Amino acid sequence: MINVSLRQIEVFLAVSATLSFSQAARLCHLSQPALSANVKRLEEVLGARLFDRHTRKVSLTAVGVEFLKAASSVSENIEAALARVQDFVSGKRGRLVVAAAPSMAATFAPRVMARVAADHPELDLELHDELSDLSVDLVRQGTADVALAPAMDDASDLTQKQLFRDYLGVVCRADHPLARLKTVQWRDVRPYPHIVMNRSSSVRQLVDQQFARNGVGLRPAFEVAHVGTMLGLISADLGIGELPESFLQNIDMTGLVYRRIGSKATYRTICAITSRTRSPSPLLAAFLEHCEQVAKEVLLERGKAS
Amino acid sequence: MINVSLRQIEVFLAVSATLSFSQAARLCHLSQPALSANVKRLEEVLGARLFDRHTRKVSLTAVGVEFLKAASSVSENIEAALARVQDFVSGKRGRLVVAAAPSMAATFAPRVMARVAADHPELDLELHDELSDLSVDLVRQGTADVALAPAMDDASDLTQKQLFRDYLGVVCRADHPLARLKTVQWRDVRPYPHIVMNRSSSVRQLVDQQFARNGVGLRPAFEVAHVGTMLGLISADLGIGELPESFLQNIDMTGLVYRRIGSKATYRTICAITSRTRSPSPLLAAFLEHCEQVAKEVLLERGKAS
DNA sequence: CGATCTTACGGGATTCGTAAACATA
DNA sequence: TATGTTTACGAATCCCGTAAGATCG
Repeated sequence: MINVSLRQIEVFLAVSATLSFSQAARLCHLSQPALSANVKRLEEVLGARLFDRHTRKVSLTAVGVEFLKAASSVSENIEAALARVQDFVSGKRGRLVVAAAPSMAATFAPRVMARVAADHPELDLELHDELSDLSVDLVRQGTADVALAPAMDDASDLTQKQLFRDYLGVVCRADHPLARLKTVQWRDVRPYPHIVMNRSSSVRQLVDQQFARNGVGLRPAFEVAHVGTMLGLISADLGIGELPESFLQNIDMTGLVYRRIGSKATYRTICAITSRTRSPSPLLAAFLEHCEQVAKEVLLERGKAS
Repeated sequence: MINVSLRQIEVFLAVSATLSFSQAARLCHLSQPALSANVKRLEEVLGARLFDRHTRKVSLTAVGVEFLKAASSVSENIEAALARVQDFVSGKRGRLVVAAAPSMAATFAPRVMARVAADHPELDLELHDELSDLSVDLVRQGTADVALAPAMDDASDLTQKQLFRDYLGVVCRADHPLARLKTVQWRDVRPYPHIVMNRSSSVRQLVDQQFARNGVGLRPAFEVAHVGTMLGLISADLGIGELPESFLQNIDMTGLVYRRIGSKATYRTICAITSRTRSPSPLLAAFLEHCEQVAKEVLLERGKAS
């Protein structure tokens, strides 16, 4: 292994195939003496003559015949192996594990993953939908390659690529007094009973934070685990609820309305969060590209919608 | 194939195994920066990072994991292939076809082949026993690697390694008048009925030649194909016969005697005959070595016998 | 004489090792 | 600070191409 080079094998195969040093040299894009030297070195390393050269004819020796089998096998093997790796490098093959916070798992993540899958048909995609913190943990521990989630504060070991802003708003019935306001301020929502996500949700943390910042103690009427439940309660006129608008993408909002809150709109920044310690796979790089692109499209669509 | 070198694969595997550039460098007998450069070049060629290096820890990237599979496979393959070829080069494995003229096929050839087989247990030996000319033809056409036969005249395309002299003599009954002579001359054998090999035999040609040279027309009483037949006829007192002494190696000579003929002994030179156009396989070289050695021993044994 | 392989040799690229710089726990 | 990787750079080596030489048909 230490001695014989791939070039020499390549050259040997060319000479074996053509049974001519000159033709083989042309095949290898080499001068004939250079090719000759390659064969010579290979023979020296192996300790045996591989070709019988006569002025008019080149033929394989017994050892040459044996080496031909070995060389062909090695050549095929390495070509296949490198092709496979190239597929992996170019992103044609591989495995990508995406973790997504609940609001992202419903629309944004699938949208990006669909594009990646379209570009690279043969790959192995996986989506974990977990709460924001858990999603990021998956990235930290290496189970997931990327998390789609709100920006984290403690992120020294993470790379956070900002994608778009997810504005916080309030959802209420269409016949609710708030629905008539053009712009909703924090003080406007204070009087009504609130339905909130339970404490493990990052949405809840965000909402609590905003209420605190605006000097209002939140007194929740209900704590729920799923957005559907919250909307059901709101439809039943049991209260109103604050949500980032990304949660409303695939939701039937008939009878309900959504309003952003605050004069200076409140938002969380959605990021593609990856490990800083692990270098991105080509597939991950492609995924991040698509994230950026889809994020731009999301902004455009918002512009049109408003 | 054109780009990645075996050294790079070797280096990559070392780093994969140790997960340390420094240790890997020691394994590869390389300075650490040189090894680093190798990895770097490999990564450039593949277009992807293979290792994540942090000051305290080196780990494989996703692409690295994939390349590890490929590299291992290639490494194993090439190592096995080269080992196999090395076996062949060193003569441990291979195929050797020996052609031997009748007198050689009985004793000399088996003796040499036994030694070759003892040295190299796993090889594929073949023995063709044919008349001298046919044996040489087998070498010319490439069917046999070597012929053990009397020297040929037309041998421009052959290499003839002289082994020993095969003296021509006469075989007669122990009670035959010739048996009482200390030295037998050509004129002494003339009066008796002769039993000869048929014309396709090289022995017959040699005998005819010698009779002609000594001015005696040969009038054969019998023409036979096999030496056994000739000896049977001689035992039955139906005549005498001329033979090279090599024919008598494994023969029961009770009741018979052999005498060399001529004041200046007549002989044919037994050679190991190989193709000049095909370079010898390592196995053939070993065979020729053993031929030479056994030939020397034959001479010694003759010295002891006389 | 012509086609083909080998030898000789100079130039350029590759690769190595030493030394210094750099990064992180 | 100590460990371990990268960068910088001069030197040795390897490898190629051109030109001349050798060999056989």
